[in-house]
Amino acid sequence: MAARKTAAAPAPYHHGGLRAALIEATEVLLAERGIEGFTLREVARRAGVSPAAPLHHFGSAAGLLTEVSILGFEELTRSLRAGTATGGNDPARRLRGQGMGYVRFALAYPGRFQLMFRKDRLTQDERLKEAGDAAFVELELAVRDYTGWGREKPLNRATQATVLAAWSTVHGFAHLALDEKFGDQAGTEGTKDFVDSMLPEILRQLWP
Amino acid sequence: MAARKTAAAPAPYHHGGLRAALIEATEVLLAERGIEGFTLREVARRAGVSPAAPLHHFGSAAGLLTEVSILGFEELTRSLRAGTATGGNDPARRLRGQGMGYVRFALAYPGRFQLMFRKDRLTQDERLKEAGDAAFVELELAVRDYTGWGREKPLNRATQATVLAAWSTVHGFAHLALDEKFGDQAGTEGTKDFVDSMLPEILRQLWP
DNA sequence: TGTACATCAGTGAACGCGCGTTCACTGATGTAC
DNA sequence: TGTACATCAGTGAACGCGCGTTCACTGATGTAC
Repeated sequence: MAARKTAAAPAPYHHGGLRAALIEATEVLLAERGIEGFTLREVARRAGVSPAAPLHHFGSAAGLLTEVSILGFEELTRSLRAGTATGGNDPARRLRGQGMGYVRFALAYPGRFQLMFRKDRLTQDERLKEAGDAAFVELELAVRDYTGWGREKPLNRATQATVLAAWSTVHGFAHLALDEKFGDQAGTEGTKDFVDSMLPEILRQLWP
Repeated sequence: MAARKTAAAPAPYHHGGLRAALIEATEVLLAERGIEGFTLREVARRAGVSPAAPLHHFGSAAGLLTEVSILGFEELTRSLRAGTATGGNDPARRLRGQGMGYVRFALAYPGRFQLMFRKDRLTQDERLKEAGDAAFVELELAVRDYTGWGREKPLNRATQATVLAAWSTVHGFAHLALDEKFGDQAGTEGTKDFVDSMLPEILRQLWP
């Protein structure tokens, strides 16, 4: 195993892919400890660089978190699309599938998900807003198809309400699951299994 | 006005109602700055005592926050009841009224509301759990009446799903409103007015 | 009615902590000619 | 093909910060007899 390299390669002055490595380290740290456990210095430690190095690439701790958040919204959008696709051609099944995609994303990346809604840790940033809007568009389209309002016309009040209802429900469900508020309900089942079995039931009731 | 007391009364060594004053100061601070702005020292400052004084009554910062959280859940329960009552004898209107009560509480006391779901800032505490459960019972009862399942029998799966759906929706809606995610939707209306007009519509759609 | 004494409630200084960011710097790389 | 030079990427020490909590203490109150 450890043969060829006798001494640890004297870490080169230039990292090569530090920017990407810092983002990766942040995602891992968020996964391990959540947003409250994140510090810039810890990320630098994990990437093997000095505490000031990240500032070169991101300007500030909030800048790094914003970048991670943008990638999170992009991933969320993919997760929504994947969920929608499981519904085939049935608009109701597509909408419910998208809801599943939302919650699945939140449970798969809890730290990132929480970060994405923590304005106080992020910078105002046009790209962040765009990434968030892109995810929202997925939701709006799925609801437009579901209510039959069509894809072009400005939303009427009822369809707008359906959009917000759908978002609120999966958003709230995800939060409650992450806060382990379903512990009592789930009993021996465990939150994860409970979510898998209960969420489809909820979505079927609300959007049959 | 300022006549009778010539010099500031030399603050008595014993405060008298320090415990209550600390809770009050915490609630004000949470209202002003949210949970991220809370520090034990600032609360002590506002109550006019030394930074160590609060520990006498609450053991730790988390202990004080837990106490505030318990009171928050009690207030939430009252708000749910008040909302339910607006529905008269109609179970559907009662359920929707309770949903309004939930969101109204969250928007009226955003800092406290957020604290109540921030496990990392609270201690494990039986009274806290009980206060939370009491609020949940309100919800369950309203849903039992709505679905006609009755007040006694153990929940069936469908009714349980309705309970969680109702909770998720108002919880998610409250979070999104507090995170100002409705800014775009609301337009010139302002989040507050938008909530007032949109939430009833949402609740009517979901629980007619 | 007075008094000893335990207990309660608060002080104030200090500890140790790790944080984000700044600053002057140096090492490495890429580019123009 | 070589070289001057600008630019980029990272170092490492230091700054200033405010925090929660600890500790030995003192002042005030309540209680037993």
